[in-house]
Formats: sequence, structure tokens, C-alpha cells
Amino acid sequence: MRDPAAVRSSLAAAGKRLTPERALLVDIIVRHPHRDATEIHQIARSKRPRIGLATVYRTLRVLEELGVVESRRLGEDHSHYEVRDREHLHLVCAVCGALADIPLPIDLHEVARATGYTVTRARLELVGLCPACARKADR
Amino acid sequence: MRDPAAVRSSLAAAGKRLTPERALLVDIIVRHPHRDATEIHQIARSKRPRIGLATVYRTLRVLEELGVVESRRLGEDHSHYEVRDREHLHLVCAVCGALADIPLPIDLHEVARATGYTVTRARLELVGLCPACARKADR
DNA sequence: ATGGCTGCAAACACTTTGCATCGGC
DNA sequence: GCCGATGCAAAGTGTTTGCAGCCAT
Repeated sequence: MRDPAAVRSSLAAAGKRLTPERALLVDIIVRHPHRDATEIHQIARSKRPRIGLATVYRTLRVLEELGVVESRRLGEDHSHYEVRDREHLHLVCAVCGALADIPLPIDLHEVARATGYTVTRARLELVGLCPACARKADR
Repeated sequence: MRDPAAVRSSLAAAGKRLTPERALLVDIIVRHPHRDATEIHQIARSKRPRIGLATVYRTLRVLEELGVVESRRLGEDHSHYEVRDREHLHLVCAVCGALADIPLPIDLHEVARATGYTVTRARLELVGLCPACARKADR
């Protein structure tokens, strides 16, 4: 999904319209990973001044529902977005929140060398279905 | 830190006042882990009707700064709080957000048995310092 | 008694929604 | 031409802040 065209066609496949706003936003998201909604909006406005922030949020939501975009809240009060690509991890700066991508499999020495980050902590979160939700999903 | 008294004395140690509001909130946080600010506020109001939500947030912030409480945003738009105790992981329900604690070390079969959850995904996040922040921290 | 803490309400930041209009299909 | 998508503004959430009075220390 590094290709804007592929993302655009997944809109068509879902019966969604390809408006100029969406085409522009897709391009921005592909080319500027890890940005938040406001940043995406600002970049978009430089090419299309009348585009609204609501459109950015609505488009991001649609793309997320299509499974094409992933949103992430990394300890901050707002989300950052990126196109789903190969699976990878994020390395977050504990002070400023700056993000680096880490390919799998992980070699911590290589991570340190490649990113310049000092890794101080790891957070692991397991996601699944609790018994009640698993039961409901069975129906 | 399973003991409310220990938490209260860490307030004193930091030169903070032990008000009845704080004593109450500490008790609630120790006895009801994983609650969010609104839930904590509701529980608190049953014992102290005039306590304000702002006080809940301010107290949580103070306790977090003391390193006694930990806040967590698990894919939702608000935080949940718990007293820092032994290190453990969280298992989040992908549908309803229900939380289960997982002791370390991890045995996934044992996790499934003990919690009843079906684990479908793991999120690993590495935290550290980016080069710029590491440089600033050196001064 | 004094400075930190509280309740209350207003302010904030991010995100969502209502509605009239526009334009892709 | 229809119906989904947009821009704008207003509403909604969760959280923070300003301020006058209160009360642990």
C-alpha cells in the first residue's frame, strides 16, 4: 500500500467515491506517515485551501474502516495516521513523542544504530476478545 | 503499593497535603483498578457528594507525578488509572475494551485459561529517547 | 495564618455531527 | 439526477484552568 493508486482503487472497490479531496488526502497520508489530523489538514490546505478539517477526519475514518489506514494514539491526546504497510513496530521518544519505525524481526543493537534512539522501555499489549464479546461474535 | 497507607505517606513525603478528598481517592484507586476518571468520580461522590471532577483529575495527576499511579490509554479516547504495583501486562478486548491483567512471565495458554480471552493480536511499543532529546537530557 | 487544595464554571483541544450545497457516478 | 461527500459551524467529549473561599499543616 505504498502506492496511492492502490489506496484509491480500494475506495472504488468499496463503492466509495473518489473525490479530489480524498485523492489528495490519500497522497498526503502515503507520503507523510505518522502525521496527525491537524498536520494532514495543513498540508492539504496548501493545495486545496477550502478543504475542511471535518473532511480530513471523515476520510481518515473511511480509510480506517477499509483497513487501509491505521490510527495510533501513543500516549498523547490525539491520533496519528499511517497507511497499513508491512507490519512494523514503533519506537517512541519518551520526551517529545518523535516516532521511528522498526522493521521486524527486531535486533535491538541494530535498532539503536539505525534510529539513534536510546531504548529505555517496552510496552506490550495483548489484544483479543473477552469471553462476553467472543460469545456475542459467535452468533 | 497495594496499601492505601503507603500511597498516602508518599504524598506526605513529597510535601503534599493529605486532604480527605485525596485519602478517599487513593482508597478508590487502590481498590478499583482500571477505572477512568469519570468512574472514579462517581464512586467518590457516593461517599463525598460535593467532590468535583477537577479534583479527581488534579489528584490523579499529582499521584502520577509521584510515580504512584499509572495512566493508560488503550485505544480509547480517555485514560484509565491504576496504582503502580508489580509489573504486568494488559490484555484488552478488541470489542468492548475490557481489561485483564497478565502477570509476568507470560504463558499464552495459561493466559487464555485464566482470563477466558481469545488473544488475537499483540502490540509492542518501544519507548526511549530520540537523538535530539538524549542530547538535551545530557546537559 | 498562610499557602496549598477544593468546588464550580468556564475554557480547551480533539473529534464528531447537522445541514445546506455540490459534484462523482 | 441521485445520493454520497463537502464546507462550515455548532455540538460533544475528555481534560485543564481561573478564581474565590477553605482547611491541613
